[in-house]
Amino acid sequence: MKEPNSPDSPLADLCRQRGLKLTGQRRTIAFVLSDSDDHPDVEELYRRAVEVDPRISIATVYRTVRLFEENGILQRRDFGGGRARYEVADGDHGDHYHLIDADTGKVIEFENAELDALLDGIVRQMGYDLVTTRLSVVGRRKAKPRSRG
Amino acid sequence: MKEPNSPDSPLADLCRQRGLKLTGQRRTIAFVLSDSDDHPDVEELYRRAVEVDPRISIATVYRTVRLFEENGILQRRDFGGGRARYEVADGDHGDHYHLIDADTGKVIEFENAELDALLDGIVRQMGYDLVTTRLSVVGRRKAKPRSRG
DNA sequence: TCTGATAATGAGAAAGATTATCATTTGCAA
DNA sequence: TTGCAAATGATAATCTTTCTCATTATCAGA
Repeated sequence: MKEPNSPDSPLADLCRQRGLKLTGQRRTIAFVLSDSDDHPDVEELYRRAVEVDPRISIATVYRTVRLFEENGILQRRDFGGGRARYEVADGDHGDHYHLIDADTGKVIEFENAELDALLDGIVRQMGYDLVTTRLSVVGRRKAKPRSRG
Repeated sequence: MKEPNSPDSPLADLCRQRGLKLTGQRRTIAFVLSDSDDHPDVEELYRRAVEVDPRISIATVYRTVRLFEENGILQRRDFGGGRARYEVADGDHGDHYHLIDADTGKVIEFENAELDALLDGIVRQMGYDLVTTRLSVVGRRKAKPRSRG
């Protein structure tokens, strides 16, 4: 059983800043999210939240994750596999993108300023302001050229 | 009731090329797909297929769409809204991408060679070969600056 | 600190999309 | 034309997510 208490997690603070009622469950979920640097689905978040508060309900995790998304705290991702996955939203700086290993399903994050700018320009030229970018590239590990075989 | 017969649709030919058994239902679905230039979901494909063959089952549409995807004939897309949407896969040339209107949900296709190249380069530099790109940008129509108002 | 209105939660039912089951039918190679 | 493996139709089952509603907790104000 971990310690979600005392100084609130960064996300819990964000939660308060947005004027959301800060319940025990939301504090727990915010803590779990602040503590994660991967892309958990709801089931996985629920598992982690239960470690902190065994009485939390999965319905609450679904609700909270949706609430956080609507408030720009979380971003929903689709990496295939039928369930939504979540990560903490980027700040005002640059977006980040995802490379998915075709064979293992492993998700690798990357940033690229040139890509940011290009996408922004393309969208603008089409008469739109860019709101969100959903980009994931699927790749297959290149066969390592062996050192002479 | 449309005419799916006689000269097979391009997709039906592709189907045969891949060594897939060409049943009446597959011929129908291939025809419907060849005839579509949008991004229908399964429900919509089913509606269109029923126009051609009223006895087709939605289960078959689901099955066929999956089969076609596994064989590189179709691509599955996620534009939000909870259901998968499909379109005929690109050839060997360039991928195409999607701009989604944040307010109307309208999907606008675009191509961009610079983007193709940049993504390819990024992925390569990370040690991978690019398999698929899933890119959709959400944008909001720019307010038209009125001609002096 | 206590109280009450209001909103959040828990548990499970319900909904929506997709896949599996299985008896029947069909495509196609021999 | 025949036979067999594979596909289909109808529907049940599954899986993820949302909804319902009785109970509980938060937080502003007294």
